Amino acid sequence: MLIATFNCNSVRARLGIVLDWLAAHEPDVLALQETKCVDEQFPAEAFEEAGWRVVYRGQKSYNGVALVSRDELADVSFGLGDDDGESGPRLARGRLGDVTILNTYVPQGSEIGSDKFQFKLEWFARVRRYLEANFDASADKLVWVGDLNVAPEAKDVYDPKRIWPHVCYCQETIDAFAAVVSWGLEDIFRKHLPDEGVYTFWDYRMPMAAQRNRGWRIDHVWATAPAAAGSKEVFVDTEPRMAERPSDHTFVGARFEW
DNA sequence: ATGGTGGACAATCCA
Repeated sequence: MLIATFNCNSVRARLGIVLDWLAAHEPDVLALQETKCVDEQFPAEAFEEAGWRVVYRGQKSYNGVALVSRDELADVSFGLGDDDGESGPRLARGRLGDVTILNTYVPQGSEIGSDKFQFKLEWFARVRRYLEANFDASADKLVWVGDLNVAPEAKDVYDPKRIWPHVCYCQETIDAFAAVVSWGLEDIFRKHLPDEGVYTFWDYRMPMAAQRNRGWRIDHVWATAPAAAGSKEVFVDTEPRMAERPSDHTFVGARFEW
C-alpha cells in the first residue's frame, strides 16, 4: 500500500501536477492539504475522469483537505469532532481495509505568542484526545500524514541555530507535538530517511531555497506500531520541478506491506 | 536587510 501526502497550495492551481503525480505513482491514497477552495469549487470531476475517487472538505481561500484514492474509502469523516467550525477543513480520515489514514493540515501558528500560536498548541492537544477517543495504538493500523507544521528535530531544518525559535521549530511546538505522538506513533519518515538534508518544504520567499536545499521537514508520516511494522520505504519526490511548481512543498510517499 | 513570492480574491490574509 502506497500512502502519499502533498500540500498542494491550491488544488485548482496545481491540478495538473497532482494528476500527473497520481498517474506516475499510482498511490492507494494521496492526502492533500491547502486545497484552498470551498467544496462547490473542488475539481472533483477531473479526478473522477482520471479514475480516482476523492473526498474533500474546504473553506473559502484557506485550508482544505482531501483524500484521493482508487478504491472507495470507508468511514470517511472530517474534523476533530469537537466542533470549532474550523477543524473540518484541517482533518480528513478514511479507511482502506484495516488501515485508517489520517490527513491533517495543522495550523501554522503565525507568530510565537500569538492567538494563532496558542490555537496551534491546543490543536495538537485536541489531536491527542481525538486519537485516544477513536483508536487503539497497540491494535489499530493507523497512518497519520500531512503538513504538520512542526520540525521536531534540529536536522528537520536547514539552519537550526538561525531558525530557532520559529512557530514550527520551538520548544512549545515540539513539546506539544511530542505529547501527541507519545500516544503511540512512530516516525516512519525518519525510520527510512534518517539522513540530514532531507526535507519536504522550501520557502519560495527565499531566493534559491530549493536549489540550495534550504528546506524543512514539516510534512510527515507517523504510524501506530501495527502499521509501522509493515513500512518498507519512504520517498520524497525530488523531481527538479520546483521552478515550475512553486508550491514549495513536495510529495512524500510511504510504502507499506503487511 | 524584518524583505521575499504565490494563491485566493478583491483590501488584505495566510503561509
